[in-house]
Amino acid sequence: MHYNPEEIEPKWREKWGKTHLYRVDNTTEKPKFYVLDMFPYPSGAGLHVGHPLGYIASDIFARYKRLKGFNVLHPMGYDAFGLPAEQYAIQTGVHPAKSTDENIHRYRQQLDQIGFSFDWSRQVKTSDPAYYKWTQWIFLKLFGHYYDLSAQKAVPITSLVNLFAEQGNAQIPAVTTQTIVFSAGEWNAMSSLEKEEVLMNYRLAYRKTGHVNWCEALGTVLANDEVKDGLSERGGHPVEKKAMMQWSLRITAYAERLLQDLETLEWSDALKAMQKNWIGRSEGAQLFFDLENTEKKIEIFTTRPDTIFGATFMVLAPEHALVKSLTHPDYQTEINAYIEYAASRSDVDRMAETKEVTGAFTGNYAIHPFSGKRIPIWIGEYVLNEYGTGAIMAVPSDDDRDHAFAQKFGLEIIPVVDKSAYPGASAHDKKGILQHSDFLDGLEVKEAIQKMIQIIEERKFGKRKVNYKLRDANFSRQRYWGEPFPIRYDQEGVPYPLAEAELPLTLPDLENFQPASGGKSPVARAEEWVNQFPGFELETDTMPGFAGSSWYFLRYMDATNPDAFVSQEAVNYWKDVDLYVGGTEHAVGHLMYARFWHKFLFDLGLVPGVEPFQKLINQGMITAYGYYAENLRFQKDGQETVFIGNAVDLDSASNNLIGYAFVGTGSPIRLAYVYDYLDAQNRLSKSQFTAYYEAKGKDFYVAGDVNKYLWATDQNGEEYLTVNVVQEKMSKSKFNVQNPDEVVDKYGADCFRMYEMFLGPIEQSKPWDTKGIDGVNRFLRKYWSLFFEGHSWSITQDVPTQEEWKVLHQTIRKVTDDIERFSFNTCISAFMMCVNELKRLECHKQAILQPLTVLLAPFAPFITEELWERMGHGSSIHLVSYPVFDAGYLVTDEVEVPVCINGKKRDVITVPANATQQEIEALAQASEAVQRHLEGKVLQKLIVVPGRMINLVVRE
RNA sequence: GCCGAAGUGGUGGAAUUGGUAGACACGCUGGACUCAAAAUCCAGUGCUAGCAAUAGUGUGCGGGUUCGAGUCCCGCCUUCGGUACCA
Repeated sequence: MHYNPEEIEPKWREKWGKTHLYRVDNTTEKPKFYVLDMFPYPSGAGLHVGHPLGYIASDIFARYKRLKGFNVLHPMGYDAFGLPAEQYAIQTGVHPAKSTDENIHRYRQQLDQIGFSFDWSRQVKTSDPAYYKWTQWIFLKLFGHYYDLSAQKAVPITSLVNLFAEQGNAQIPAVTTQTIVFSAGEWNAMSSLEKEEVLMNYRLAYRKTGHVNWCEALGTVLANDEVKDGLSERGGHPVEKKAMMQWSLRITAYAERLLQDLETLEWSDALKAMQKNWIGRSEGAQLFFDLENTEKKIEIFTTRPDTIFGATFMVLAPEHALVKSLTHPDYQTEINAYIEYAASRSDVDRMAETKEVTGAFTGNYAIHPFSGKRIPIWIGEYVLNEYGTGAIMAVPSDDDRDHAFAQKFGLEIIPVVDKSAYPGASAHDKKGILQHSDFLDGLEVKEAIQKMIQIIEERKFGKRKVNYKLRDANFSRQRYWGEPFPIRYDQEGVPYPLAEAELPLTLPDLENFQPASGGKSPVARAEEWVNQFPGFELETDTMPGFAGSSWYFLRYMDATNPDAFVSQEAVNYWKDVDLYVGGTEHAVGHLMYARFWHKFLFDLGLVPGVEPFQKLINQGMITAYGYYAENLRFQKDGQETVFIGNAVDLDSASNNLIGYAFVGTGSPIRLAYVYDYLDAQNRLSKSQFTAYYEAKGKDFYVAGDVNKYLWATDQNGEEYLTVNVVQEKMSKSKFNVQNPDEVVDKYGADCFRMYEMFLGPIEQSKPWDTKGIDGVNRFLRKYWSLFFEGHSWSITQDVPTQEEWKVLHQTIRKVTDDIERFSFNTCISAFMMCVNELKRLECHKQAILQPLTVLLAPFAPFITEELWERMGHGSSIHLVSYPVFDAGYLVTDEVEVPVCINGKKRDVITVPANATQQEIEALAQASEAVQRHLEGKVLQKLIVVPGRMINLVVRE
């Protein structure tokens, strides 16, 4: 019998599906374990080989935990709202719901093929009204709450309204953007519109006009984490700042808790650091500067209050609210021109020329709170309106940017920190002795900061303050394919939440998906839908992608519940995710929002814990080799071709590398066969390759390091192209997507699963190639062959030998330890060693092979199920118990110990396991190799590390 | 710039607490089987010298601690990821 995955895999796939083998119950005596994958966006390209990497790892772990006796929740679903489906709809007219469902269908086929143990009865789809009903419901909860600073939690907005009516807002400890103080009487006199405007400054989901990231090409605004280097993450289109009325989430209210609770999580330090940086906590002081000509004050934030005597000017962001009123009439023209200039610049422009210093003088002065000196007020784009207060005191002596500004505009520089005691310290290092600073003179920077804050508070110039880089999250998208806001506006524009009974508010059906005019969503064209509530208009923006993904893991616990987003019973049983596996690309987006929503739901008493994901593993990316040519000069059909990119693949038939060239913007043409080039010694010593350019029928000789670059020359040695090799993401637009289907078709799912694990550590990024897959394939065939003698079943009931037991239990220990530390690649090599040994021992004993098969079942579910059945079992191997390790089988009479002279290994001796220190020393010295090295030398010291090694220290 | 991760044979990688560097696999070399090929099996394979035993050398570079360093410390270099006029 030969191992034939094409036969056994479909058989079990069907059987598992029919028997609902992986269905999991919420009510059981077993301990729970929740293993979660980041659910995919179902793109048109299908799953590529990178997706399953994490899914396979988590599936192995889920299956392992199941065998260990846990009730394991291991679900899967689809993050089905999003831009690509809508962009596709704009181009083709195909409704996003339709294309999304088609893609989901394909994903499901691909996932099933690989043999994942998902409980599909719990599938979620974020674009399903039965799902997004609850996304809307949570949004309304956010809308209906504010953050109470004294209770450190979210509190219903109705209690705030009561407080306002009784005492106004002056004494209320809340996270707010409200700046105007009002009394109870003033509150009670307000119109409902005015009241709502005030409440918007408190709600956790609120509307405000702000300078947002507008992406013209996508016709929508984007959140900060959706913008990378001034370009949209999706599509790479330019992004500019635009003032718009938008929904936002007050995530900043949770900044401190999001930061503090990071400590409790088993996440990588790298990931925690990313979140910390994104939150960006900094301690300092808030300070008010009086103005010369008006009653108004400028509020600033600084982390360096000690340097205040070096503050020789102030800079406001061009968008700062006070700029207009404090500008001196004589300078109005320049200021206006500068504001216009700053507004015209996109983020990309700003980043492209960060060194250029620009700014303009307002003609007005502030009064230094300590020295009483007049200090000029400037505006400059290096001060960001969104961070801190949008205004700074500039200390050119101790801040590089302020220094550059002062130099350019000829402003005064007072050196206030003497750094002579700290050579090499840069301007922003908090080191040195204060000088020219009145009462701070002689103090160390750190002392001076503390003293200054104290004085600032005493004299009521300001107070100690903690500032965060984290901004509130923009929550509006001017797109069709997202959750509608359950909000309607009356004629005055006052927003009202829909009643719970009116949820879900479903998306209207559209035929035209082009954005509507004036930066509006296509939804605005569905007039009937917009006006379905007489006297009201519905919000036409939709929610962003992270809305549905911020709580989906809770829905899996109780996926079909029509009465609650999750029942209390279910959430109290499953609690939180024990293991979450996914890519780093969600480090600050999804993972931050999900934590925020979870804390909010915790405040409302709806979930039992404060953190959703206890342990998190980031699987590395599987990249593709990208080949980019620099100087390709060839013609095709008489036309000059443009080489815009190149993907390289292994030709499965010939095992040769194949390159593809892209001609113009059209489809790729096949460029070359690149096959192994052997040097004179017939060795592949320098990874050289020869290429043949098919389209022209001309030979090219390509050489170079395949991991870095290649170049090609023709027979005459004339250089044709230099190809730089990069590792890049797999994407449809780069023609480098490798689908798992092909691999599974050829080698089977078990082989594919094990090969992906064998590639290397799960957290590491690695390029995809199938070079080593034959090794895994051979392993599976060898393992299978242990059960057969020629064509006949050869399993015996003989009692195993000591050696056979040892091989088995060594493997049990190694594999179990390695699964626990998520080192799956070394598990595979342990299996290989085990099978190699058993093959050598010609072991066909059920007592050995049966536990080994259970051990292997999480990795290769099909082949193990098949052999399990052939061993005479009626029920599935995936429901049995994990083999128990018995250290007794590993005890040996003798151990091999290396003997080193001065740390260099010279011999390996065999000593009895129970030998004494003296006996070991004697045996070591008796060794012939040791004798030889001891000749004419003096033994100084002898170190015995029991069971490890012996080291003899020797001198001439 | 700042923060984080990494650098080991021709290749992917292993070495879990400072204790035999290169497990396991790919590739390659030689051999067996075959008319031949594939598949399979056996042997070899870090580099240098040597027929060999063996010796020297070897984990990005330069120092250090230690009986002993891929692992710890100091100073660099390179690559990747994140982030940035963040006051």
